[in-house]
Amino acid sequence: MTDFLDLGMHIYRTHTCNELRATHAGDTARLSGWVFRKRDHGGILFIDLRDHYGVTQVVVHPSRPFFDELTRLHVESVITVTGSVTRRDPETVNPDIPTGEVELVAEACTVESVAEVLPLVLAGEEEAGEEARLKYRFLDIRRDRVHRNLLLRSGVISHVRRQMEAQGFHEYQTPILTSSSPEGARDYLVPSRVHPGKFYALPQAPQMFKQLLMVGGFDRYFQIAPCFRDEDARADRSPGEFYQLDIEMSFVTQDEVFAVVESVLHSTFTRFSGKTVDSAPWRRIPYREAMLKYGSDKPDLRIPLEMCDVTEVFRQSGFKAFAGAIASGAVVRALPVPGIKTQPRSFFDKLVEYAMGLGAKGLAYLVWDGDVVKGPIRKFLTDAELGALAQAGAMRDGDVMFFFCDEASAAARVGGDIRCKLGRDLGRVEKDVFRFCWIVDFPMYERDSETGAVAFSHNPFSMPQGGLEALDAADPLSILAYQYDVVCNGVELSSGAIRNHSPEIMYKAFALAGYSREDVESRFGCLLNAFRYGAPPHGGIAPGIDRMVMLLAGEENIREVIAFPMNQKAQDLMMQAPATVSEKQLRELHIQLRGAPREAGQAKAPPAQKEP
RNA sequence: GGGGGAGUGGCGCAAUUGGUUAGCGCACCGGACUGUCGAUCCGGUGGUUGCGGGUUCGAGCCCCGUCUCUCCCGCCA
Repeated sequence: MTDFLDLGMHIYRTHTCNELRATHAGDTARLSGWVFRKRDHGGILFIDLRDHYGVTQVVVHPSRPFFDELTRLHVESVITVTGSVTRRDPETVNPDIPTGEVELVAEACTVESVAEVLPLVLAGEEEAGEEARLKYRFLDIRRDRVHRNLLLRSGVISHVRRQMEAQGFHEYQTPILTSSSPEGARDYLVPSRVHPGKFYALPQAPQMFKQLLMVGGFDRYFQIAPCFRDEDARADRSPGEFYQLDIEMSFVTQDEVFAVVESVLHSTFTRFSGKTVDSAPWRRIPYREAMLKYGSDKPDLRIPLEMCDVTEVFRQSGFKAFAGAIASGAVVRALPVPGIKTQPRSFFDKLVEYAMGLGAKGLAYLVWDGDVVKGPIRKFLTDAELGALAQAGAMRDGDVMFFFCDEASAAARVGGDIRCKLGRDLGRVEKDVFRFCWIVDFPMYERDSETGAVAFSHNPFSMPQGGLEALDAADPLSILAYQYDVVCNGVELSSGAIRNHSPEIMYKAFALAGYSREDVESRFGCLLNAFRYGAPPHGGIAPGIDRMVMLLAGEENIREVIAFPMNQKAQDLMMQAPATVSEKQLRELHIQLRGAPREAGQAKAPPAQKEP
């Protein structure tokens, strides 16, 4: 192949594997990439050569000296091929790939890297198990689907940055090694070598820093910010670490924060998907209304079903199971579902079973069939009561109404779950659409279900609606906060708030949750202190980047949009993290382990022998 | 911390529900083949059914323990 090297060509490639077209026919070209597929006809060998950009077919004739070597070469080996770009015969054109009109007829070839037999299959539809995929993630991300997801992620982040900057925001970095925060999720701790017995913490979010940037006069902050929380994973929640589009603004109202997010998210979702995206302004749903109608503070608005409260209809009714529960504080929520009276009995029986699996004591329902109402609880109700229910749910022939009777939060939880299940099972989830909404007016406080004490329901730094005076309310649970969530298709993308920038209001707000002045000073002294030297009213929000990309990619699991994710137990199976460390490292950090680590054999040095 | 599902050659799956030699596809090795694009055809190698114990004439299947993965609840201001 020295002849070709002498032509002054780049030693690896003159084009990518997605560049050659019919117009290149007759040219000499050089490509490098992975052997994606081989088709060996004995007398002729076809290789699909793949790189980041695409696939090009390489043709190898048996007269070539490298023919035998390429025949035996394993897929995913890396080669450089030089040859002439040749137009394919009309009947051999491959319309499925952009380079399908041509092929590269190999004249010279270098094997750059021989691949061993792969531990997982890359070509085709088959997907390896999670464990294998994560252990060999560097192979897994060669697969087209994951590769495209990561490109999408890159595009989304780039686009978001441009949008934020166009709106006058600036990106600032905040510390990764910081101090442990007393509220919220468990921190990841990092021991200090210089200060024996002391620890840094990784930030759960740059919350304090972005507020301090506002105090520092920067006005419009954003950051694609890494966040670290030592909490257990979910399908839509990456364990350990994730990224937020962290935003904070000075001298703003809640509506101005909404306008920024609506603009950026609408632009991003429109640009990176073909689906319909709700145009701004998005629906604002008060928290209590969301819990009543959808049984959730992250309602999936693609499902055209809504609950209503029918407690009063049942309070004095002859249906003692409900009336009795209502007398001791329960509510009754009704979910009308149009046009399902023809569903078989088994449909309803399974649903009852499902509801009981969720912790409900049962699932009552009524069927509107022509002029009559049927169902297991029909006999307990008067015509007047049935009329009231029909009116509450706008019931028509063929409709069915389900009832959830329980303490309010349990009724909402079960009803909300069944609303979503019915939406899915009945095929009534609106397709190809991103439905956004804001959940607003979150309560400032809630009652701790275990202790019964009044506790912050969300962010303790939120401004109570009505300010200082509002905190004098007789019932703290009635106080609302300038606290909001943005929700898309049933996925919570973000929480945010207008912050409490007044030390006096902070003391009082914390006092209601049982914190003394001294508690507040010691736990949040830095922020409190900053607010004593001139703090602008400010607020912000922090949409989750991973979840946005997950929605745009149409993936069910957040790992599919992260290059090197950890598994559910927060282990990196590829890098083998977390891992034991040497005794020397521990000594430098003034750390003595309480017990011998179970996999002590993997440590390079013996673990600490003494118990503390 | 709790509950559900799963673990069978390198990979993805099956095994008539306790029955004889654990099958299939891909990959791998060998052979045939000059136009395929998931090439095709012929032949072959490869398995202590996660691990340990138990029940049974007999266990991939049932029971107990244990490990691993996954989904959910708790948790995630």
